Amino acid sequence: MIESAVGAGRPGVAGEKAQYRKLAASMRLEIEAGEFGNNGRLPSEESLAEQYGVSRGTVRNALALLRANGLVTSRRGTRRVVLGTARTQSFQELLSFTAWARAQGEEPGARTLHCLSRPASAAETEALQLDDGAVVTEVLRLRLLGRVPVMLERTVYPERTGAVIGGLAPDSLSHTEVLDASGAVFADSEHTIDVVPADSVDAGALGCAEGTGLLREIRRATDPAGVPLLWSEDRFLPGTVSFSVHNSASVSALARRRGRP
Amino acid sequence: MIESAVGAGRPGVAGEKAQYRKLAASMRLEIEAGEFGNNGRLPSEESLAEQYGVSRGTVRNALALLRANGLVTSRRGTRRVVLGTARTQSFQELLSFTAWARAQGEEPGARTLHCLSRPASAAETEALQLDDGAVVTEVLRLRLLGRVPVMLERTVYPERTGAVIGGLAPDSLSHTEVLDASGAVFADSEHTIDVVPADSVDAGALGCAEGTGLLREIRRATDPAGVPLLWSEDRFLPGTVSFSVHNSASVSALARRRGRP
DNA sequence: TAGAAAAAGTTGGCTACACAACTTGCCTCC
DNA sequence: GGAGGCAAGTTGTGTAGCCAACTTTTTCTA
Repeated sequence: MIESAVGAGRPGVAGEKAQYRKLAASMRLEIEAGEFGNNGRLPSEESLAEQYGVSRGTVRNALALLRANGLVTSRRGTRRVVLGTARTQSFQELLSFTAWARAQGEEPGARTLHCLSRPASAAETEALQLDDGAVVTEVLRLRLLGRVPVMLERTVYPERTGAVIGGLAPDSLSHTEVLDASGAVFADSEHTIDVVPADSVDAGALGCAEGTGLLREIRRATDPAGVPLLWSEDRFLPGTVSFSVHNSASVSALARRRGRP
Repeated sequence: MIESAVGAGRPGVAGEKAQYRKLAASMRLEIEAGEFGNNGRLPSEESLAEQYGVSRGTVRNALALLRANGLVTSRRGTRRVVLGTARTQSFQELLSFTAWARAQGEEPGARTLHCLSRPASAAETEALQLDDGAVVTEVLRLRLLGRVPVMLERTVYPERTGAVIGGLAPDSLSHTEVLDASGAVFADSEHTIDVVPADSVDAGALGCAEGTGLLREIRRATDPAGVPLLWSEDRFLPGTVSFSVHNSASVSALARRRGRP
């Protein structure tokens, strides 16, 4: 076997990732650099395997990743076609406003409007899988890009994570990063997106008229064992962000739902 | 090898699907029936393989599907955990308003406001990968649930598919189904979601005030070779639909974007 | 020359095995 | 009782090979 350009199977070196992940990252760069042209064709799995010194199975794993991210098609009988250079974001960037803003080259900001502990409502008990009578921490924060208010974030943490958040400075930026550092592991998240009219609190904080249509994102994140870590309702001013999803016939992640969640 | 309950490897029988798809469908039913309980644990891959008479690889393929749909977690060292009974939709339901409405038990409706052929704009030439000076078909339709207007759909088809659509009755329902029947194959789609204020056309058609925040979905669908089949901008009345996405740390399909697309 | 048939090339799907990395529970030892 | 370590169980990653299904190219034939 040939030692490959992406650093075959040496743990502890170069990011500690699996080979197929490194291969996927490497191929992503080539694709984004236009190596195969837009709408061009990828080399065959077999030749890629030989080129990188891995087995066809590993190449297929890597390509499945790129496929799920919408970079390439795949279809029996013919070579893979480059779909576009849709740069996808890391999972982290999706969960953390701060991480996302930085990746965009913007200065993220946060102003905590309030932060309190209280008994969980029935809905929260359900969503966070809490025991009856459990206590949650509710945080209301205004998020900024530069000095411009963009989003109002209402997050509910279960007691365990809430304790970590409760002790932070009111202008501290990323709660997600703090939780990450404290050992919490984010593994899955569910997002629901719709429009709601701004209420008086939204209007006051975001500086818009009451009734303005805000883009609402409800997110719920869980750890690898399926235990809910947070539940959040974020309301964005119109025109500040959009969400985009890639879907393929083999795997469909996006769903359209009736009415309000 | 034992002949399995899901119909092992006999093409032409029972839906013509791959084994791992049938297995996934079968397990989805079990999960949704609460066979393993909510937050319960799945049997090990090995025991599933034995139970269904397939190899572990096939079981892993099936579980990867369920994982991508957010039904189960997975994590090295411990059994898979049931996340929830998140019923996902077929790819078809996401592309076709008609199919989606029917699956919700609602009566879909459509009223064509106009349908015309014209030269493509620069943006459309880019999005649909057309040659300069190509002709597109633009269709503006009001979509209903029951008798209630819900969405205004502005779709642009390239010449080839547009020809099929142009010859339809103004009240015909699903353009997607017609295209499907005419041999077009939808394989991938890209969706962007944000909010826009209703303009005078929107307000008139949907019966809302001008400036009302509408949920906008921009979709672009391609065939297996990556050739664009349609480009559409749909504007939903607030409160009528929401979109939901599942993401996991291993594969993330959703992205947050800056400003308008 | 045009159309049909054959051949070659490519991805999808499945099996089998091996080892690595991680979690969990049990057992021992202090 | 508690802490630590050990062993078993489980999923992740990688390899190798086989055939099926499908597309594209080439070749043959009328």
